[in-house]
Amino acid sequence: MIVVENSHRKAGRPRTSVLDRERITQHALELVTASGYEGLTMQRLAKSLGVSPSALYNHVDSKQDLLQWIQESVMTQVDSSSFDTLPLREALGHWATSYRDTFSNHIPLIPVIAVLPVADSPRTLRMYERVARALTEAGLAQEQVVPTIVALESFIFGSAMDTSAPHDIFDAGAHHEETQNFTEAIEAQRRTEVPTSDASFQRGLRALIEGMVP
Amino acid sequence: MIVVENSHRKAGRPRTSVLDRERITQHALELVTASGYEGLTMQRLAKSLGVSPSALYNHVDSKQDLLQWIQESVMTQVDSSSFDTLPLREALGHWATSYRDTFSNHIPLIPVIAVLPVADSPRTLRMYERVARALTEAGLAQEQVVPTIVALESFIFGSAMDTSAPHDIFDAGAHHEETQNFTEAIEAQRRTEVPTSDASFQRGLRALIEGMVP
DNA sequence: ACCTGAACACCGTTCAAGT
DNA sequence: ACCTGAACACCGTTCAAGT
Repeated sequence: MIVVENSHRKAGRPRTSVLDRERITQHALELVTASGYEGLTMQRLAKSLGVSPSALYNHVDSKQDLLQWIQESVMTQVDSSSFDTLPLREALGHWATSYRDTFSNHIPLIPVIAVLPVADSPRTLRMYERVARALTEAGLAQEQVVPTIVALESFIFGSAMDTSAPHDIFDAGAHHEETQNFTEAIEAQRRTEVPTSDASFQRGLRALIEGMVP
Repeated sequence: MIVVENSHRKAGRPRTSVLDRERITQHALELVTASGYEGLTMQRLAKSLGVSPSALYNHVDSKQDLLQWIQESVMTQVDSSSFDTLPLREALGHWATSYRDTFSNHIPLIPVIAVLPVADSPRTLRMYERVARALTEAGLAQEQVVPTIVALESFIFGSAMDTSAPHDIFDAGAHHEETQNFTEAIEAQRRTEVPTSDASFQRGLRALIEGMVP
């Protein structure tokens, strides 16, 4: 009897639902890690939680809502600590790289962030505040702070998406004659042996930082 | 009788299917214009073409395939003509702006482009060639041509996605105290009365071009 | 308050059968 | 060669009914 009781109510805990935001988000992230975002469906998530699909809707408004929870959780992986330890330009470089690397593994979240009001994501808001403070303290004109952050973020998101490109995406196939300059540029870049997405990110990031921050 | 014949075979034309890539793409684009990408389904496309959904699969491998056709068609809207008439930096600015404005209206195509081998999209390839030639002729080191283009493109795609953000996306809600720098930066930017997405695009684009091209 | 089971209104895609 | 109609294997979401 006692055993059966325990399996239904966690001993010593207040009697609450077995589902909450934390547990749902955690299982969702496990599903994503195991099988990508195409493997994240409400039905599979319910099965992973040992519950019927409709039960989820007592806690989540919609799948879009769930994706916002996941976004908020993933955002904690972005490292903003360099603003406390490094000069501004280096700190921005570290932060941007961490930001890109994080969302390279969560590309389907990018459209979610792009549309999500920051007020709904306190951790994201705190990150923006940290960057805004660093830029302001460095003497950047106040009205340029937000455009600077947004420009960096647009570049970061675009670069994160670019990392999923197949490595041979630029093979010109049968069109070599009409695309001589481009084809030779591809080969010259390939000879450097650094992945195109990394070389592009480094190059763009340096230009953005040097051109936008004091 | 003749009338019935005409309604089944276009007079004077070779006897072919009523469906071809051009007509399918055109109807798909009309659907997108009328009701967005969430309105583009194989069933609705079939209805628009007066055909059963399964008939489409005699001409298209998959919906992904269809999106590639649309991408190729939309890409023709990007204006590369400035490379023939303007100095390099101004030309890049015009081209990038046209590129962003075009895909602001076709955001769901961006993941398609990011993964599509350029060999499958001759028009896109021609565009890359035009930009590569301009950069090469301006004296940019050959191995830097592709990273320069990719960095610009990442920024363009990210900026295109940013244009779909709600105008009040940065309202901090109840967190004003903890996010003082950011909140004040938002207000300072707002006072300029230029949309955040446009200010950010202009600022980032200028930095990228000045930092990457001779 | 929270869960189940059935149902709804869709998706993209396949395939036998027809012409 | 190309189309139809039925079917399949899913989706996200709703809702009455139960506890």
